[in-house]
Amino acid sequence: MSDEVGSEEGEAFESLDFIREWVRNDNEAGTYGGRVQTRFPPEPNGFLHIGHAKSIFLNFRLAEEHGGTCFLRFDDTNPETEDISYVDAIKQDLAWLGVTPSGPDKFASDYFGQLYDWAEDLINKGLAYVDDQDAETISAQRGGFGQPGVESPNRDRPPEENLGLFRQMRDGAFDDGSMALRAKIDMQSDNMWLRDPVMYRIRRVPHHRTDSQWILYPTYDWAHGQSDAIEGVTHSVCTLEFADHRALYDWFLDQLDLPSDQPRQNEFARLNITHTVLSKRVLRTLVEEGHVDGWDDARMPTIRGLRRRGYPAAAIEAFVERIGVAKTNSVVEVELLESFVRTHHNKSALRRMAVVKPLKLTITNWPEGHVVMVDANNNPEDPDAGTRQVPFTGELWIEQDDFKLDPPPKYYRLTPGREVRLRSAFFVTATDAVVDDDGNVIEVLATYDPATEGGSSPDGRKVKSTMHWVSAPHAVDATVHSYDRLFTAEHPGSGDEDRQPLDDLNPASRETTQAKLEPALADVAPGQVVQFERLGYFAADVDDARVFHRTVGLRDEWANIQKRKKS
RNA sequence: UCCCGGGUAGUUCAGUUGGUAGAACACCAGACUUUGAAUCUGGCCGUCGCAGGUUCGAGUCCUGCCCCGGGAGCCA
Repeated sequence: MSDEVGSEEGEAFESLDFIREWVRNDNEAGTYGGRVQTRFPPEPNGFLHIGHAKSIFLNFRLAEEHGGTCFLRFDDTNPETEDISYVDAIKQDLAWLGVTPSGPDKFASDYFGQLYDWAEDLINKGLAYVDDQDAETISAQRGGFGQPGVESPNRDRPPEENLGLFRQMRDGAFDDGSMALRAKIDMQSDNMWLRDPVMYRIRRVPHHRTDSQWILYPTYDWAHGQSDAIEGVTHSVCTLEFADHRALYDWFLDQLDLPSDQPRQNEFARLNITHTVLSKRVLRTLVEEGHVDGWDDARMPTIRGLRRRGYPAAAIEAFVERIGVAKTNSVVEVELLESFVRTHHNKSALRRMAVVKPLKLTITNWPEGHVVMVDANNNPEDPDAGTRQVPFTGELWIEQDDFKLDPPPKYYRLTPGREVRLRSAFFVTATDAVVDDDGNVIEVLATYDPATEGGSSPDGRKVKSTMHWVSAPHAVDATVHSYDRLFTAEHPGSGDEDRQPLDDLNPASRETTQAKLEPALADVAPGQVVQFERLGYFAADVDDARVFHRTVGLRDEWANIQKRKKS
């Protein structure tokens, strides 16, 4: 045990990711006097998904590892898309993930006053100017890749005039979009973000926190680094698409009289997962076009969706820690995530029997009306989980897939003449089957061996297969949703130039059946995850415990055998 | 076209001051098994993007090239 811990520590020390190494180096060099402060800065305009979880655990654990602090800050600089409901949802999701901000939540909007004052400072220093050209003109003047921009005719407006105009902008003298405050940097820069970026725009839109106090709203670039500095952030970690903004982040900070050490930005690659889309735009379309039931549909990669699906926060964290953080653009296989979910539930989930696609099995030599209570293990992985009593009768439900009139090769399950074990109960031998007009098996007839009670034969006879079952007179009804990938393609929307992720939507991503459950399953709490033996892990719905979602199936050797045969 | 990032097993990542490549997941096989699960054991897979150069020796250093991702919102 102690050896294991020791080697884990050694390993962790040797394989720090580049972000952790960056922070550690700063610490050793005393850059921030041993202080580490990070932040998770979502814009409250949507729901968190598993991609955010990567950033969340990185930021929060990074701070913890150094005894530092990490705040939740809402980057609420664009009132047009934001809403207070998202603020609440994000806080709930964060709490569910199990991270706790170091103090009260922060909002970029809390700094609108300070940001405004700093903007006036830049104007006075001749480093910012009011441009009364429209957005289209400004964009055109910005130039292109490899072509320099052209300077705005307003670029050399004297500071006093800029200051007057800026105050008038603030006080409502101009129309929305008619004027902007721009930083005066370098229209020739190779970095587009340095070609006099916009700092303020006029928007007469009420803000979810400041209401109509402001009509002037700072852009992301003008707000972000300054918010970091105000809060005392030391290491500002974001995703790769902001790499080009770093020069601007630094430029702004360089011009100001900061209340603390200057924070620095570093970027890592965002998370991509096969058969999954993490684009907010596409996710929104899925919801709006009704391809899923909502943001919290169990097929959604949102935190709320994963929770409904039965993915535990601890497994999500283990997953994001395992994939690590790098600058390499990468696509992780969903199977890796699923394996963490299985590993987690395998240790703790109670084992229960449930028949998801029921087929009637009648034991012809069973004494009429007789009920036997059999003892069944609650979790072979956990000796403390104990056992439970399960009623067994001559009228049972078994899985449709567990009986074949005409079995394929290597099929171990029930078929006429074959004896199998009904888990924890008896050996049974199929004798006959009732078939309907379409050739579908609607009932299996079998005999049982009374000497095999408990599931083993005194003569040492072996069976090839053990199957789950539910006593029909005792069965509890439930609705079970079994899920397949939401997108059939490994990389949705890739391939053809104009192929869209939605083109790869799986029309059969959810199969809903009416299941038969053993009586103990009536006691499952909403949100609880149990293992339906031989089928997988299933989560009782968070709102209705009579509805189950298949979290993830068990590894399925039989399915692999069939798949191999096909190809 | 210009700038910034990347390119190591199927996938994600390690590879310490240069000494001819590792882990996890996936896959395959065996053992065990009252879940075709779990567990245990073993195995497979690499022209370290390409080509040159420096060196006794390069995934690691140098040069050139190729490929992939991001960047021209008054979005974040």
